[in-house]
Amino acid sequence: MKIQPWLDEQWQSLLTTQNQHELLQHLVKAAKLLGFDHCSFVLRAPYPLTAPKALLMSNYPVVWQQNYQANNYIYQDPIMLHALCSTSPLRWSVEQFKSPFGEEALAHGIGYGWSQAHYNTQRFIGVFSLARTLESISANELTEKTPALSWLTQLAYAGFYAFMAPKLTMDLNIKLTEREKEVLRWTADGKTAGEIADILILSERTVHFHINNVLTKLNAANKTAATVQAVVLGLI
Amino acid sequence: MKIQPWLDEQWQSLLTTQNQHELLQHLVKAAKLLGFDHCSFVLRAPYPLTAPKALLMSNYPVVWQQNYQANNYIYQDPIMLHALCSTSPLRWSVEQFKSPFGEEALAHGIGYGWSQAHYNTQRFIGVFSLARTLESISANELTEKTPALSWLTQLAYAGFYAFMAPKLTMDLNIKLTEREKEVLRWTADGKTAGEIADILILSERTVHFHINNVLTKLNAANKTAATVQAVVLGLI
DNA sequence: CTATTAGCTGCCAAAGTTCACAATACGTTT
DNA sequence: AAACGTATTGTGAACTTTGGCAGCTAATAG
Repeated sequence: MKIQPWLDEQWQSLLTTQNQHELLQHLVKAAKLLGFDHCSFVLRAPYPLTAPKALLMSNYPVVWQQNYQANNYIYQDPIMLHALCSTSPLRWSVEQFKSPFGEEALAHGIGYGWSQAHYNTQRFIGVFSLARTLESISANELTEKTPALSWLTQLAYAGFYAFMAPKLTMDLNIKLTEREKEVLRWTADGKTAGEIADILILSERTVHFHINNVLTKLNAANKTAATVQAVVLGLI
Repeated sequence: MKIQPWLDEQWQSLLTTQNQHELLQHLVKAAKLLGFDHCSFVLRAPYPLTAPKALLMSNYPVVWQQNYQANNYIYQDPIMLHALCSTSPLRWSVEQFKSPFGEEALAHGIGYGWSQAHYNTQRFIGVFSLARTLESISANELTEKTPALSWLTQLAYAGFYAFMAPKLTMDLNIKLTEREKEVLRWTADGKTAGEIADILILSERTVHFHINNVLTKLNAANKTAATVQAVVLGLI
């Protein structure tokens, strides 16, 4: 069991990688040491809710990567669907995936794998996967490697998030004032401007003023969008 | 390094625990094996935003637990503040915490520790901590134990969440229809009823009707509260 | 001292939401 | 066949939000 040495090494690597491609190479190396040919990382933005953006990094065959993008497989991939609701590790074999998606994956050498999701307060969902062609993952292998894989997921998340998140959201440098946050929190809890005015001992006009400033800062069409955005981005 | 055996054991224990107290006992045992006297888990609900509820489980001295609750230390505890914005593991020593909080903690035998946060899609924040009185945590110890601790955090989260979440939120059995979710997602993205009517090819009245049903189901005062609640609870 | 930023307030009109009162249709379960 | 849940649509009155106008105080950084 030579898990420990490369974990140390991985951490060091992570801290020194300059870009996402370098990071991927490090993770691929780690995957090989753990007995997997492929590794992938998907980062999915929380917003907009009707069509969340996502970015994909992997050493899967290029054709498969293009297929995946072109067919919007991200919305039917069972691994992604699991990742959307749970951070528990998932051991999978594509045989279980009946649809064309599964057959195509198999055709590109993706047979068995292990995936885990990780979230942050900004609701960015990261999914880290390890995959190989032939050998299925035994219960023993799972128990032995899970803590390492799980930790690796977090390392990958931390690294990729830093590189990829700025590309998925244009407005990470938005700062709300304390008063704006306060007003917005009450708004999120369903209070009207008049009620917030009473709570904070302000005029209704002032409450409208603060909300309006938030709308401008977040470039939101209305209170509801602004509030959801602020919640989702962890601004309040 | 006898980390592996108890990890297997822990997983088994987790699956068979009947309540949160039993689970805590298992985690305390694990903590002792890893060289820590105390362990604690805090679960913090995402809603309402203006005063989120939280539950605490630990084997800290009862007096300290009561102090913590009575003084609302959860809102100034540096560990919690870190947990609110990051899932990266935190190694701490209470010497760093200057305030009365730190002194009191020290007085109750809490000297050095390690904490990590974990989130889920429902935005429940879980913070798992290990603590001991005297010996600080060396860099070596950290690197050696971090994967295990990190995995333990996830196990603790999965277990405690199942037991504690129902106590923090009264409405986990709310089900929205597909149409309601669809309308609500567009609402969250800032569309007005009229715009949604155009998008989904409905009359404006129908959009109002669906939104109204959601307001009733979620017992929300208005669209904004309902949407935020739905987002926060992962309903859409 | 001046510029900037945060916070506060007023008015008014147009647009949007909430809440009453409804009715009709379709498919599934009982 | 009746009951239920889901989806659709209507009207009108009362309330809330949004967007334009403009002006005030207090703190603080250059």
